[in-house]
Amino acid sequence: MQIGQAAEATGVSAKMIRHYEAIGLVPPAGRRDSNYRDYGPDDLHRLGFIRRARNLGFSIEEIRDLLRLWGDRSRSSRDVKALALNHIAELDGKIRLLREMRATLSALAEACDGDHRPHCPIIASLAGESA
Amino acid sequence: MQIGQAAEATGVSAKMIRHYEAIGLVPPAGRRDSNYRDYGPDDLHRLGFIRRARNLGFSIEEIRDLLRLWGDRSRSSRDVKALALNHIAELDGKIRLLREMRATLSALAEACDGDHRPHCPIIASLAGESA
DNA sequence: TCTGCACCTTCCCATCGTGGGAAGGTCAAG
DNA sequence: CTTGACCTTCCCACGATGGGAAGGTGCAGA
Repeated sequence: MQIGQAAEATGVSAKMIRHYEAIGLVPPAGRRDSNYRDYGPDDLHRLGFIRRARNLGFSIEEIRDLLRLWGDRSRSSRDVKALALNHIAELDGKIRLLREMRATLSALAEACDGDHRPHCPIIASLAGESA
Repeated sequence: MQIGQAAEATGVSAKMIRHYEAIGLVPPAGRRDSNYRDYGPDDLHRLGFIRRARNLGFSIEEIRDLLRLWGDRSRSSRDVKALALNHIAELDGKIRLLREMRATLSALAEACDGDHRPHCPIIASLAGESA
């Protein structure tokens, strides 16, 4: 199976598959005589794993660890869970930041008339006016 | 006032001040005989505006629009509010995505024993096992 | 006056994940 | 034998930020 089909099948773009190979996240794909990369079921499985982990927001380095654990028969689920809880904490941090931004901005927008006049608490606040 | 003091005073790093100048977000700073950049109160005010907008998550391009509106005496607060509401929608989108990730991952982590054994629903889910 | 230190200058490179596109090779169908 | 769809490698871009090199400036103290 060539790279385009593997991309289609896994939802990972051909560009990214090559990239993941370049950074060692997936092993170098086998090659045909044409020098085209050749993918088998195991490769697709691994790419699907990566895509699902990306969809959960894991970074490439976190995924590297997850892949190592996936292939480690003597892993302990404790290690996996620790990785997951750590990532949840990262997500919580991002969510909190965004919610704070949203709350502040939303309060300013509420106070803004939104009419034809120039007066605007949003601009005033950004300009550093204490009001 | 030279760039380091302006950075200190506004909370925008000297690196970023030069960058903002390079991309035209702030006008080219005046120069002393030494070729050092020289900042006055208006410059500091503008940099503070930018920092506060960044803290609310506005992108550089959005800030470009905000700065234009700030300096436009004939602006309508409607335009500012529209920009803010649009940004709030962007924030909501990001928050929703992160919350979905968190919910999924959190459910998986709940189901994971976190002990010395290898069995782990987190890994199983990433591996595409339907469970 | 000389020296050292803290600051400034420009320039290039790195991050992270992803995409765009050029220049060229391969293969199957018409 | 041409056309078109695929593949290859290589370089560049984004957005926002930082690191660091190589060299100039300015001031304080010996």
